[in-house]
Amino acid sequence: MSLKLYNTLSRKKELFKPINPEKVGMYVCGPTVYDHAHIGNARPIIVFDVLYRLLRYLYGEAHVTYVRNITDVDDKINARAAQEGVSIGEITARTIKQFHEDIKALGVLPPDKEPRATEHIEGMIAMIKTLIERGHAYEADGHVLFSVSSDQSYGCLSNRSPDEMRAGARVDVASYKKDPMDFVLWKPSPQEARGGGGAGGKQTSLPGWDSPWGYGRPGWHIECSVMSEKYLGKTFDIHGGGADLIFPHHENEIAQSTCAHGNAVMAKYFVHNGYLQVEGEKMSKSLGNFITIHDLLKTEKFGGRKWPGDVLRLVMLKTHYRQPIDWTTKALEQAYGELYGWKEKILSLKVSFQEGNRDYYSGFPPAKTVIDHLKNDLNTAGAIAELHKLAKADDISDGHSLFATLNFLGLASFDSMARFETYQEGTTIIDDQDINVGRVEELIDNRNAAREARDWNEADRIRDELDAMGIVLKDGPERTTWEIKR
RNA sequence: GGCCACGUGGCGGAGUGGUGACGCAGCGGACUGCAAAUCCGUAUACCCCAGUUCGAUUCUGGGCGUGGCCUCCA
Repeated sequence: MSLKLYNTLSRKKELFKPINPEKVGMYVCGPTVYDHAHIGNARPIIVFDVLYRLLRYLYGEAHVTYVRNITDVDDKINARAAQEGVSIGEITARTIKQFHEDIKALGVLPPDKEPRATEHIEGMIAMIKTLIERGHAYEADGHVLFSVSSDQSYGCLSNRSPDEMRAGARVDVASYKKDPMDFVLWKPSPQEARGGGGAGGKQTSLPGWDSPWGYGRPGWHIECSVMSEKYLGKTFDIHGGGADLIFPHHENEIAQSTCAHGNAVMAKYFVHNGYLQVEGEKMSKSLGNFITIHDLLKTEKFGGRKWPGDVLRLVMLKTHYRQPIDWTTKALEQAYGELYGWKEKILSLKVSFQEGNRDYYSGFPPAKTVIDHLKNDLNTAGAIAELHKLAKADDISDGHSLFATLNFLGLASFDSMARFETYQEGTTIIDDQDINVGRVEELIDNRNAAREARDWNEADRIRDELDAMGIVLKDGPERTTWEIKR
């Protein structure tokens, strides 16, 4: 059992001990839905999906609850709606749909709960009330602010003291704050915006809800404190997200939750994934290297081609989740070769993905060596090394094991393998490519006729023609197979 | 300026106080009309300095380098 996880709270790898092994809870901060999710957003989605799968394996599927929220009230959303001249609801609905399509291709399991901020406004108001009653928050100039000085342990997660942060502050402080560190729990929306996004009414620039402090909207952090309590309880096991959320988001969540709950610990383990860069540079719109999941899957913007979702996933898993990762074309190409090499190996071992085999393979356990690596703070790179070892095997049960392990890691499914098998002849993915299969096979027939006649010039000419189409041939002992050039 | 993370062979990337993971590329060989694929074999590393130690890439200190965070709204 002994799962070890690096806990940001202690900055150490710790033995994971669930509060209740019958009910393991994990909360992960999901996307703010104002634009396509970018590849940096994909990292926590994939990392925590692996952790979710591992927890389900260790504690049983029925005993793990994974909550990943959707932030659908945020000023970035408001700005986007105003910019496009459409309603806030239109922006969020469109973005959520796109998000789900994108991450489905990444092989992630749906979380057990996917709560939305706008559906929990009442809970937020209630928690803010409690914080005011307990002297942890105050109303000022239409805002409600959390009083950082009222929380003795503020800074425990990000390991900084409020004093240091005050000294280092570089931003002008709003005049209504008692302390520069105080952060917003509730802020006013203009009355003329009434009927806006929050209530789903006419198009306006700002959403709002009635509250004891007037018409307004919640600050960013309060939603996670409220929703995690609602679905997982006051104290739960794992809280995850990107390292960029450590401060201020998670720090503020902890402050809100512990103060609202009479000092109960919010989450026992805080787990954070590292940053992602693109070709050695920080990803930013101004640098022009901003890359979305959708761009990678469906366009040729990155590396001049489309990339299969399982390849994107493997690239993420090849680097340990806490390490920085550099997103490069080269890394994608290499992962492509590795992943499809494994898949070809599985088929070469005569593992068949005909419908009747589905149940048999689904019951095949993942390799223990891989599980062992994952139990060591999600050492996916070590796990992948084990996959390479498995792939050296040469009997069918090893093929089953390799498939089961890839399946466990979300890198192959029965359906994707069945599709792959149908196109066997060595093809990789045809799905997203515009390949005229009939034409390809016709040319191959012509070439083989030329080879039969020992007309090597013509045979080579046809191979060059196919090469120009992006097709690579392999002359086997029985027949000629082909695949899309990688 | 404060805080944090990271620095391994041509590239990616684990790990460890003492037998130099793993993959890709490279090189040699088998196979092949030629290729591709596949198979076998193989060289190359632990940012710098000092300390602890019988011994450090692994621990400690310093330096250098890279990246990140330093409060909603702007």
